[in-house]
Amino acid sequence: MKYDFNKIEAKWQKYWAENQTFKAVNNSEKPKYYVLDMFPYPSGAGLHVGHPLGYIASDIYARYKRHKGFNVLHPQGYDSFGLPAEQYAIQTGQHPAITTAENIKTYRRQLDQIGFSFDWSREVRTSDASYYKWTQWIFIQLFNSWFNNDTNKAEDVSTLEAVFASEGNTNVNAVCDDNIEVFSAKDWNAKSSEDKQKILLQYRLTYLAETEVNWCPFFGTVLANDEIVNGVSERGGHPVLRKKMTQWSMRISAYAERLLQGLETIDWTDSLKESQRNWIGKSVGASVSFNVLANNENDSHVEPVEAPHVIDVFTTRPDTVFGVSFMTLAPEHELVSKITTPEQKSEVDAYILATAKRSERDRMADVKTISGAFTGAYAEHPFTKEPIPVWIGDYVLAGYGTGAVMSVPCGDERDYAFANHFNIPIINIFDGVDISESAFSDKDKTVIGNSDFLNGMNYKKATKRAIYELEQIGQGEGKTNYRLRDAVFSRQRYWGEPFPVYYVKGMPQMIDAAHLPINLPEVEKYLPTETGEPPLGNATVWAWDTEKNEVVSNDKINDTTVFALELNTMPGWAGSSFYFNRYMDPENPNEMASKEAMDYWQDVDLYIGGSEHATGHLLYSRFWQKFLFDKGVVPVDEYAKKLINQGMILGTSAFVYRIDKINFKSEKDGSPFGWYELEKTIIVSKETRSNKDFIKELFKETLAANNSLDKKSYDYVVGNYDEYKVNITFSSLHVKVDYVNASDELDVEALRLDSEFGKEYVDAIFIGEKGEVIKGNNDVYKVGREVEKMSKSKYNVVNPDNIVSDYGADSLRLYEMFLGPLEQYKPWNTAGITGVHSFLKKLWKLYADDNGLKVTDATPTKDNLKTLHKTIKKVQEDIENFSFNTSVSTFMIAVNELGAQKCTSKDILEPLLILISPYAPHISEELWSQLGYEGSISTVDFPTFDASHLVESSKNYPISFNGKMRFTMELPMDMSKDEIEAAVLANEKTQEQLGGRTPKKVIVVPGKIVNIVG
RNA sequence: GCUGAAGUGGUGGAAUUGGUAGACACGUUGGACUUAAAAUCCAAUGUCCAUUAGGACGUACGGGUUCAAGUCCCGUCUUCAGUACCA
Repeated sequence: MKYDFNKIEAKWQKYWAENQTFKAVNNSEKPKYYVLDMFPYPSGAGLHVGHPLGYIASDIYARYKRHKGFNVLHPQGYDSFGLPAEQYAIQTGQHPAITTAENIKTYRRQLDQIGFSFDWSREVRTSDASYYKWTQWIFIQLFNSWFNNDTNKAEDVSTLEAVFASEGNTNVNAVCDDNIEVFSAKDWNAKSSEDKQKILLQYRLTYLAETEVNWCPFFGTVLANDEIVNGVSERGGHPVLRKKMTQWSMRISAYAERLLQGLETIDWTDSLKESQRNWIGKSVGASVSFNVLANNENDSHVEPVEAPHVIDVFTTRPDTVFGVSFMTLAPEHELVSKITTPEQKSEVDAYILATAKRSERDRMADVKTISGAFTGAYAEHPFTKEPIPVWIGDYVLAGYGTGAVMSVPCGDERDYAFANHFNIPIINIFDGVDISESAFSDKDKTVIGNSDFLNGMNYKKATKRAIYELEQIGQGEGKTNYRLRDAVFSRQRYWGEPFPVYYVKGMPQMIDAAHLPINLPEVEKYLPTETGEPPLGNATVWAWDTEKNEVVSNDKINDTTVFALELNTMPGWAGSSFYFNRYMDPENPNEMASKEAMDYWQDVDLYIGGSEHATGHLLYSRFWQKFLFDKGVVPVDEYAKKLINQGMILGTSAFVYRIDKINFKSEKDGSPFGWYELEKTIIVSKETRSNKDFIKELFKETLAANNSLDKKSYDYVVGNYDEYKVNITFSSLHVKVDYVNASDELDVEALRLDSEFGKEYVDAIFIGEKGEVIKGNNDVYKVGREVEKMSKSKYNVVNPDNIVSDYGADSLRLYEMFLGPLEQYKPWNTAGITGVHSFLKKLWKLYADDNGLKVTDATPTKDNLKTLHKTIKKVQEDIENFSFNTSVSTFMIAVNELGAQKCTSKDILEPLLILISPYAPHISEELWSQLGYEGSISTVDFPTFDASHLVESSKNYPISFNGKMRFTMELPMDMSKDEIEAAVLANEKTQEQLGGRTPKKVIVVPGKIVNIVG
């Protein structure tokens, strides 16, 4: 009986599929357990070995829980809307649905061959109409809701309308747009339908508004904040501009506080929670209003006018309000044009223009340079009534707070630098602090002075008092500010969910949920229209007939009952924000999931996925869950109890080093002699790159021989080598890791023939470590190595298909786990897989040899039992701590020990199989059935640990002298402290170590160690 | 700058509460088997000194606590990740 892993794995994968072994039921006697993976976007490149890491870990856990008697839900699906399929469609004309379906097929094949215990009957695809029906449905629910600050939850818009009709909006405490008009019930009832709709839109949880968005010209679409990294797009690194557009937004800011508080209740990693906290960015302080003084040109004296402009600022330090010596507005602030004096206009305009020209990136890269301009205007200090100059400066961001700050140079580094740069006076309001060198911002040590009613107070007291005084004069109040911005929800793309929205007189209308889904229309091409509309503008059948309640041809729009549909589509995160709920009841045509299903499954017990989604998916999905909870749709307001971030598996790239240029310079005066464009590509090795002598050899043996240099130059260089400085520039070029063996040796001939690299290497000269030219098969060229992210462009991608066919899925699973801790980043090295592969072969040999099964009914020995129970204990602990790498080691030790013990006992080998089954399910199933069992091993009870088998009668004590271990001594466990001490001191080795001296002290820790202090 | 995580052989990594540092593998070297190769098996493998016996050093660096420190405390350096003029 041979371990034919390919045959065994195919057999059991077929068995699991045919018997629906891992199908979860929505009610059961067993306790429930929900293990979720972040579903993949099915890219055209397929899976590489890095992708399944988290899936393997979650699969082990799911299988373990089944052994432990749980009803396990372990689903998988596809986040199948997205940019790459659309980019591909633009290039080839191929419908993204076709590309996506093909990619999913590849993914499914690859996932199946790794032997996951997914319940595929629950598969979801976000691009399926039967799925996005519910994405659209949730959108409608959001549109029909507003956030009531009094109840701290979302409520139906109809309640808001009722309040408006009966008492206006003065008493409504809602999260809504900033500049909302105040109206009475009478006002409201007198308004036209359009006006009412406009006002309601300012309250809805998803709303249409002209907002400044991140526009990416390359993709022709807007991007969310979390899709931008360092001022460029996360995908592809394309530039991003600020642009004003009318877009759908999600009022996630309404949930800022609850998103923050909710973090306390869930078991997610600290770093991830910290990321979300930073992203939410709560700061507590006050808003303060400053009245702008009217400018009297004939007099330097200034005084307020009747209806002055008001500059609102947010500050975390209201206690320093007496230290304000100027104000700074963001250059984009709307008041700038209104308050700038004629004399300052040209300067201010020039500054605004200069700032607008600077890209976001420049602005971020250059934070040190201080720049700004004086508007000529003054504002009045709320307490001292002194005039305060109003400046603009780009260190104040339009997007944060109110886009304006009260500048307190004595207490803020940036204000300090700004004041110094422009010679603005600095007022010191801190007792006993020298601010001649820098600002003082230590809240804890603050004692306020020179500040009227705040004198002598500490930070806490002064803050409270300042807010109280501001409230008294109606020029401020306590306020909490969040960095979290509302999320733009429109994308100018084709391959996304269509909105269930049509427009009447410019106002958005929801299609009744009964008519969902609104299917994505067909278009001729996937690019924006000539008039700059999104791709859906190309659809000819894309209008809503309000009588027939169906999508009809655009040319009917002139009918009074047919209206234009929304042309934007939803962003990538829409579909992924509730999929974990849909898995609970994925085929339900009437509800997102039935109440019974959601009440049964409740929430995800274990969620595994990448940390790159910290401020995107993992925040948006928590937001939607809280909203759905408010609406009574879902039973819990946090959907994932525990979340683990798997680390990335990195690729080990292979490099060759190409000579780009050779420069010669005189050693004497540095004057250049020239440089050579090389006729042939020359590839040197990592070592020769830094070896000066090789250059000489290079010229002698290679360049001259290949006529790369003319004779004169050759003589010149080689003959007078010492007189010339030779500078060589190299390029490090990625080559395919497939052509490199375990010893880093490159298959040069294969590389030459690879058309993917063009003609680059066909005639290239390869030079080895010692400067020798690589000719035959005996010469060795070693590549350079570097650990990088796995990516196609770096030619370092390792495909799991090859690993599975060469070593088997069980080897792949074990090896991915064996590589290191789950959360850690670690490099992939295919060569190492032989270790786990030979472990599986050894495991097999424990059960069977050429003559067949060798398992017997022999009574297990004490050693057998000890090995087994020690393994049960360790593996169980490891799985529960998600320390999968150490359990693989434990299995290896167990198999090595049982092999040495020549164990054939059924009572040992059967439980061992169950232990290994979550990790290596195929081999376990096969041996389990060879042992004569019917059906799958997957639900067999996990072996019970019996501590009595681990009780030792003696201990091999390490004997230390002054903390240094010298030798060991076997002593009975039941010896008393004194007996141990006596026994150790009596030992001749002890006497030898002491050399006649008497020990000062002897430390005996029974069962652990003996330390003799001399 | 701030926040978080980490730093252990040639490599990936082990090491419960402070208690034999380097488990388990990879790689390397030597050996067995073989006509040969593959596969398999055995042995060695932190560094340095020593023929051996044995010894010294050793968990980024410098201190400290302790009978005993990879683990605890103080300081420094480095790397990775996130974030950044957040008022």
